[in-house]
Amino acid sequence: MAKIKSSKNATKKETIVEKASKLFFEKGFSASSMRDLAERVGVEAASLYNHIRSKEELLQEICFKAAQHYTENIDAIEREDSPFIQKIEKILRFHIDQMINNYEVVQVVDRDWKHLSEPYLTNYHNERRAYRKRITAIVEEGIRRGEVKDIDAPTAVLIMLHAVSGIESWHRSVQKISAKDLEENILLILLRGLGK
Amino acid sequence: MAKIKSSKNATKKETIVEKASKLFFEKGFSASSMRDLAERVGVEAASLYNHIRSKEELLQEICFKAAQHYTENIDAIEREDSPFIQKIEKILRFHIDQMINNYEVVQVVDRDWKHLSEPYLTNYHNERRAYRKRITAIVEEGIRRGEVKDIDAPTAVLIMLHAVSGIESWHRSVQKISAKDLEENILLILLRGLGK
DNA sequence: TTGAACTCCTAACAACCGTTAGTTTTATTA
DNA sequence: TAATAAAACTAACGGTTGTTAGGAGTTCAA
Repeated sequence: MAKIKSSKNATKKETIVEKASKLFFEKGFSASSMRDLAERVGVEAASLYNHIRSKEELLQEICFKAAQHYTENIDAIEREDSPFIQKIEKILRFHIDQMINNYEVVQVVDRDWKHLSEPYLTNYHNERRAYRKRITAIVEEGIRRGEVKDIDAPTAVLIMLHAVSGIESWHRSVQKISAKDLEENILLILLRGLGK
Repeated sequence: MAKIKSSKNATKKETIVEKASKLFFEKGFSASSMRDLAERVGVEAASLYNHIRSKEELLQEICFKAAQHYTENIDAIEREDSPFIQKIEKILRFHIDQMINNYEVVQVVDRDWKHLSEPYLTNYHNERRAYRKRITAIVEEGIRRGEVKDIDAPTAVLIMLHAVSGIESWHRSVQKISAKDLEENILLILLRGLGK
């Protein structure tokens, strides 16, 4: 009999969520079927329901776990007592790191969170907005203290957050620079600009 | 009898493609059904097939028309004899303009082009890569001439292209700055950086 | 005024969807 | 080893999917 092999000491549910992240990343949430997923897990579709409640629960799991991860990071950064430009740099470095090492999840969340149903949809949407607001506050404080250029803070935030999502292309590129170089280049561009 | 009303002098097919762009933008290609689309067009689903060949043809239409638009723009910019930092600025301004005024199409293309089937998928993928390569060449020439900071050009390009896609959030935001201010802020950040 | 070309309609197809029911096999524990 | 729980299986459900067939109403040129 086929048995779900849980590598390491991961729960079978965790294994399913992990495979789902990869599948959703490749095909998108709506275009991924439970039979697709079951095949990758090595099991019949119906068997998945011994471990999860629904397809959407997988998406919820993915979205809210990622959100928690980001929230914990900004919690720590807010607590820090360092120059605000350095806080911004740390936020960027975290986003870049996530995009390099956890990009499947990040991309699924960014692309497919809209397929959550209520009340999760509203819930997630609020969390997202709150997160952006916290970053905006940091940028604004940086401007007030003269550490950051006098720009529209919300615009700066949306650029920061979206710029790093370009790393997706980096993953696919053939001759790619090292992750470290990538990180430094992105920071250089965002903090110092393209022009000389 | 219900009749497809083609406003202005648009073909009925063009009307359908336009409605499809909006629908795909809202729900994603895979989650959009032909019955959804038919309802928005004001017609039964089967009737759509008097004007189009398949659901995917709609996506093809949307993707390749957009690609052509971008290609024409960079054709013109390459022909220009101006400083390379200015060429980069013009590319950015074009992308920003598209994202502000044609964002539904742009977002659909960016998110759903992977749902094209062969040979369109490979075709589109190549066009996309070629387009990025042309921008990279401009950035590299800018670096060589000392107009642009000495950065990894492909990294710069992926940041440029993705940063502007953050404008999506701007559309949804409540108290938004003017489109002109948005454009100037984005250019300021990308060309001069966040830091002071 | 006839006939061809269009474009709409209803009805239906086969395939696939997420999910449930009921059963059998495997793993755990006593 | 026997009893119980966990997790797999097969089969099928009701619904939706993209698309086609065939017919009826409309438009327009001859």
